Amino acid sequence: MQLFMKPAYLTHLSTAEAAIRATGERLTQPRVAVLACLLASERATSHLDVAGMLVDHHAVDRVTVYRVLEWLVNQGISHRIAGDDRVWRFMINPQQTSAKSAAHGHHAHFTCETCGQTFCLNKTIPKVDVKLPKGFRPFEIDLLVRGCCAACS
Amino acid sequence: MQLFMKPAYLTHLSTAEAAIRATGERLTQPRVAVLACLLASERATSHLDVAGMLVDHHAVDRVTVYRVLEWLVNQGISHRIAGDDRVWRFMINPQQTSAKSAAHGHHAHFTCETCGQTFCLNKTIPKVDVKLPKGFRPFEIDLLVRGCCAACS
DNA sequence: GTCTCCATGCTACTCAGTTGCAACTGCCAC
DNA sequence: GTGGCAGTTGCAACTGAGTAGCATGGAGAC
Ligand SMILES: [Mn+2]
Ligand SMILES: [Mn+2]
Ligand SMILES: [Zn+2]
Ligand SMILES: [Zn+2]
Repeated sequence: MQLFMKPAYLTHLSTAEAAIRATGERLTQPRVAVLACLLASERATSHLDVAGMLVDHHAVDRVTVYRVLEWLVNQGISHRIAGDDRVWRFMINPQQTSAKSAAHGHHAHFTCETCGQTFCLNKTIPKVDVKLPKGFRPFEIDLLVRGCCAACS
Repeated sequence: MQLFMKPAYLTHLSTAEAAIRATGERLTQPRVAVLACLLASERATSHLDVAGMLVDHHAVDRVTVYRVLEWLVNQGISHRIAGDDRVWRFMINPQQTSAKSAAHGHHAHFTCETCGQTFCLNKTIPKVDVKLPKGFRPFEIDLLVRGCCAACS
């Protein structure tokens, strides 16, 4: 009889391994473990969250966590969002069906002002048209909804 | 004949002074000077920008700049936006006609990916409706357009 | 099994923002 | 005007996220 529950990310290790193999890049323990953490998270996850999740079974140096998270972004596997607390948080990209260069479809984010958690809103953004001053060319639009999440309501 | 141009913020000192008097709070040199800097800026301004602008004629300790900028936000005179470089930038609120508690009307921002500058888009945001999961309640929406500004095009 | 190159771990660093505290000053009462 | 006090400033020390340099280690090619 064990005293502590197994961490949830363990069930995602094989999925993570497959996704990393698919990139053609090197398969390493930290990459698998960090990606499994993101796969196990419903919400945006900081480097510190990841390091904390892994400390018991797959301890990884904090600098490596930073580097792996950045690598996952560059591979098109995850994306990062800046929070009001100056911390980057990371999430798996929604539909990896397309090629990695296709970037993940624009999607909005939701931040709960009560608990501070951030979620992806997986629906594609309804086309917003903002009037820009003369000479300004838009590339893409970030949309962040602030409010109160289901758990905090 | 003078060698250096007078800094632009000097012409805004009296406007700044009036705005601070209007709050009913204490009128101090750093508050007037920092607010004058924001009044003189078309674009989002970091605490370091402000400190740099003031160094010659109204040198202010950097911690005071931080505190005054935060105070201006609390007074409803300016607002702050987080950049991708983890730096807060500040701007005067557009229409101060209403009471300070009315918060400044929602407006979108534009960040130039080339020069890194951020501008307010003063038109009110066209009503966006995003589908939220059950139980999520929205308060407000932040909208950030990424692109290339007129000067960089 | 060996070799090579890339990834990891570790230490030391940068940089934005914060905290604690003593000294100062705006402002009100008199 | 002068005094007193609370709010504000300046300074120094600190925090916490993220980065850089470099020696060691392991993944994958052969
Ligand atoms: Mn997202
Ligand atoms: Mn703005
Ligand atoms: Zn919440
Ligand atoms: Zn530009």
